[in-house]
Amino acid sequence: MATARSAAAAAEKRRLILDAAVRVFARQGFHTCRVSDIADEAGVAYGLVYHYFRSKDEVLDTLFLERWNVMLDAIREVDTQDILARKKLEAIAGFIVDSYRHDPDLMKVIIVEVTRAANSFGQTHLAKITEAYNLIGAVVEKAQAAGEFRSDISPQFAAMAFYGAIEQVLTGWIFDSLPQSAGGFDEAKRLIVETICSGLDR
Amino acid sequence: MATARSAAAAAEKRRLILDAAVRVFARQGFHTCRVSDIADEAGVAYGLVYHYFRSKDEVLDTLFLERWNVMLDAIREVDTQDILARKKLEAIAGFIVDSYRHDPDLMKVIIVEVTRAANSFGQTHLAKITEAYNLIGAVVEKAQAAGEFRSDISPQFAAMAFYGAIEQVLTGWIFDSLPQSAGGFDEAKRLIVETICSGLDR
DNA sequence: AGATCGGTTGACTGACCAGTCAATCGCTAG
DNA sequence: CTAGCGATTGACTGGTCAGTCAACCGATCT
Repeated sequence: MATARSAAAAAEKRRLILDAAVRVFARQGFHTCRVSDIADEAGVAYGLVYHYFRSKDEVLDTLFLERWNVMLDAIREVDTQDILARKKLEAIAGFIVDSYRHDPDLMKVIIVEVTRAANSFGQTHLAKITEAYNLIGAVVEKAQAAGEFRSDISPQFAAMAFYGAIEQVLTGWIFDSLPQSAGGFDEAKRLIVETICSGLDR
Repeated sequence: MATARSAAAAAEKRRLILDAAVRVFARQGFHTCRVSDIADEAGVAYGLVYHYFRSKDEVLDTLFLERWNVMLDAIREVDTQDILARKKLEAIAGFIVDSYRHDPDLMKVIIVEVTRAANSFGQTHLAKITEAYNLIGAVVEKAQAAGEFRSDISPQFAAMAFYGAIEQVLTGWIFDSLPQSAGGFDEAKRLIVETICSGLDR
């Protein structure tokens, strides 16, 4: 039987297509690229994309869900730790910034084509996206109950401000509105958390 | 001569099409809607859209630029005033939130189809969008020089955090991830500025 | 009344592209 | 060696839609 070997080979081919799709989506955008662009980039025939995926949409869905679920797990894991909320937010911001550092193309695709494109794809994944806000909101809420954070700012709101700040910074990097200086990644984590937790006031 | 009358009538027709386009783009999204949807919504023939606009893109461009320029002017005007930076940020956040309150469909279109869709349209308007960040950054920079804001957070960064927080809140409202409670608009302005200026720490 | 001209109409065209499918390839087992 | 089967190929189809254009309308002027 060739099942074991085939399964591994099949997974590899699937991954090959997914990785090619990331590069193509990042370069040309989901709407603007053709399925043949993905096939060409992966070095496979057009039809093979449809052997591994039901549709062009499913390719993007897969990329998004793979990464987003990893992030949700990471946030949940952080929240189980017995540390200050500020440290938790640092860890979350750090995870997201590191995701970008590790694979900027993938993060660009997720942010530009899914998270920030709530009309088309975001709608499908709205629940998943909202889950992230809720997890962050829960971190804030507990910190308020524990007296670490002030209680006159709704946790949902704080979560939006925090996540929004991160996403805007990534978007700035993605489109070169914000310089990506060397060592800027660690600096970025610090600045985001510092701003949200301590504020701009002197 | 019918020039004066025609000019007024023409401007009215053009506006009719623009307003219809806002509703259609907000409801169906720019990519998903057809030009005939806009014509139908406006109650005019398909071809007339092309009498007033060179392309479907130009309709969206026009909507974006019209509103964005008003906002840039508003920010510039605010910055000329001799008030605390916190008050300036309040005025800016207020202006944006009020824009949403006044015409949620238009703001939805601008945010979802242009600002957050930096791949397709954003690219064209990147300079205009970046201008907003820069104006906000200038407000922060001056406040740092005056000693009102701390100086260890780069103004560009602070601007991204501030604008990102606002946009995320609007996006939350647009897609019902964030409840739009009554009186929530004024509350929102306060919370955004309070969070960014004073932080979540107790 | 007739001429003129710009606003208005909507059928049509050309291009594009997601998804299908029948044919082919090449690996594995018997 | 050969049969069988799943992986792989890429030409093709059907439908969609942005943008064009020739004809039409009706207001204004002479």
